[in-house]
Amino acid sequence: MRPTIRDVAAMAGVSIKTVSRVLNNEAHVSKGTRRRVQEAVEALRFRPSMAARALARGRSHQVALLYDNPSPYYVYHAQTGARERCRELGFRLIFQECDIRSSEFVAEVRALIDETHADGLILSPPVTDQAALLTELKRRNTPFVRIAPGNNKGICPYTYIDDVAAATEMTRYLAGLGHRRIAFVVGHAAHSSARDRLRGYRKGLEAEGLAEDPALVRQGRYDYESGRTAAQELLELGRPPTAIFASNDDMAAGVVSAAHELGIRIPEELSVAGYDDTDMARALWPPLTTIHQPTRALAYAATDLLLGGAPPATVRLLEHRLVIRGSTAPPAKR
Amino acid sequence: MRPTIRDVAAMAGVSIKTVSRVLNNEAHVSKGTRRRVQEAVEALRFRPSMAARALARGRSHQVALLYDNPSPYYVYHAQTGARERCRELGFRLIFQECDIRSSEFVAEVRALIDETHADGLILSPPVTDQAALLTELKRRNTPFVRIAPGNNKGICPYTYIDDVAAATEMTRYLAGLGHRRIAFVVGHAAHSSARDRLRGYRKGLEAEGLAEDPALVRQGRYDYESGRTAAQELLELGRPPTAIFASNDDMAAGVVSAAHELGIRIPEELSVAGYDDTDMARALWPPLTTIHQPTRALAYAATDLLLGGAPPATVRLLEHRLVIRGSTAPPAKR
DNA sequence: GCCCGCTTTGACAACGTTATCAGATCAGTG
DNA sequence: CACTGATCTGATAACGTTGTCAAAGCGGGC
Repeated sequence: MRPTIRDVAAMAGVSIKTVSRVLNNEAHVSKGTRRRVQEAVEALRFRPSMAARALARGRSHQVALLYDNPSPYYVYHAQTGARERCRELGFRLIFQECDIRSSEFVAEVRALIDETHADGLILSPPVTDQAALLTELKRRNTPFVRIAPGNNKGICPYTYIDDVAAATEMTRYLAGLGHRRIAFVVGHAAHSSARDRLRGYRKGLEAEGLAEDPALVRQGRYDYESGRTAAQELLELGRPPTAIFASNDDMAAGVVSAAHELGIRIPEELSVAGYDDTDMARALWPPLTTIHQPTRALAYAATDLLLGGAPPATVRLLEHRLVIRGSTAPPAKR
Repeated sequence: MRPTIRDVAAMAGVSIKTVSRVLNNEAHVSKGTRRRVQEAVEALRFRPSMAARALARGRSHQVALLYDNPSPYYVYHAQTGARERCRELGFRLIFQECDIRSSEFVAEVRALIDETHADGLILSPPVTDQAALLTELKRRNTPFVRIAPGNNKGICPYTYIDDVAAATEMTRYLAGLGHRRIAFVVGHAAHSSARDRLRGYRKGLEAEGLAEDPALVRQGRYDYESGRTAAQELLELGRPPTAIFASNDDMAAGVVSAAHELGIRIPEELSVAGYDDTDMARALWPPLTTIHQPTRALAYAATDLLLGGAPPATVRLLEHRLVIRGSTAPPAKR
């Protein structure tokens, strides 16, 4: 039997309102009373009903994290970070998948908010860039924050890493090893990070005085298969690249497979770089040189901004890190 | 402004009770009235408050999935399966991490139930085998189901795959290729699956008339590092194995790395098998021979049992599948 | 025309909290 | 010894739904 606040009140010999005061740490409760109530709470193992609370105060002490991302790794870590900050602040996290391509997308999010009384939203890529949703949230005055937005910045607080700088860094690192023909596999078009990473690649080439060869830039979809296909095409070129920079680790794994399959040794004959530093980067052979993206910290910080009531202009830039492992080396001499 | 049931009632010209009837699809509402109410609901985009519902009926229409598993892949798929069945049945899923080693473990779960009014629980490994929790849930009369339990079966419905049979199958497959020295890397001790898979390995050896060599059985922890360490030790033996069966894919990835590092070719000089068929199994080179475990379906079916009110003795056995890829081959002739 | 039972409807009290406001208690002050 | 203001406490009304129960409407059989 679930104990209620009435049971606590009865046991402590006070009114339910006084119990409520103790639970919410309000002032104006005498020391003795507070102690008696706390003892009763302990004894009965009483836990207030979130439903009743949500109804009584306007706010539910719940926030929702929205995602539409097929990567278990990304989703898991984003969730963990958001959940952690929620727990610290006494909030509960609603972890909600959605479908940005559905015609009902905005309606479904609206339904979620109304049903759950969510106090705020955290948008992860690619949900973070759905203009229709942003408009609706503004209109409703629902607080929200975004992780790694690509457009409409400035309408709400957000966290991000500098994808352009990171991709530039990786490209220059490869060039610095001596590579002159560096290929690039672009990510999924729905993600703004795909554009930024491509831009970083181009800036890197330029900084190193290398001309971009359009044949070396392939469209991918941030998944294993598309990376593999891109690599197969690249490696069959008359003048194949000596390095392939895949703009996430899943695609890099595809590149590695394609190379192995063709009997091309990594890193001796081909350098491969990834991006994200997922579990897979360490598990592959050779372990992948990649950009470490602090997914968990991004979500943690975003949640912090949301619950801290940060003003719209607040921005938090987190550090990325170039992680050099065994999949990259200077090109073979000819 | 969130519309309430009163607004709908006013617009449709009926009482709030009648609106409630329409929302809950109760009988005894005339056709015309029902239509008018539905139109008002549409027009106002009304969504009933789950909090108010939970309070008014006894049940919250929420169930919680408990996990304490460091594998993003497993967690992601379990979640997806449970969420899918929940959505189909109009339930919401509370996805809750917990810490089975905490002294407050049971208290925290109890708190969760009381706070959220959760109607039931789904326990995934290794939470599924926490005897103290099972006792408490029984005592409280909270409905629950388990995924892949290893003990106390029969106290609640559960779903599982036959780990013993699957591991036997893999072992016999390797023996069938001609391997005589087949090593095994055991999983984490907190998981009953680790024991079952070891048992299956032994049954497989026996069925093939092979004696178990204790030097070929290594303890792991279901993670990359422990697989790698185990493989390093195994491959330095005077008479190394010609095949290594790691009892999950993460450990198998570690085995693959260790072999590559020592310049041992897979599958020519060493066969490697995994278990689970995670994304990683396909992404590795060579792609991993493994056992496909239908994690998503296990969670889906478990949720179905919970919400369908299945009697305690109900059990659902799902199919595993031996997936043969490039990491296994007959041993090299000497 | 009347009664019976079934369908349809609504008033009102829950559910478990918090918010509002007023009352009670208690020092300290003139 | 009142008087004042601060501190403490509790009755009661919300919050947005559903459950209970009674009443009104309606068609059919005698």
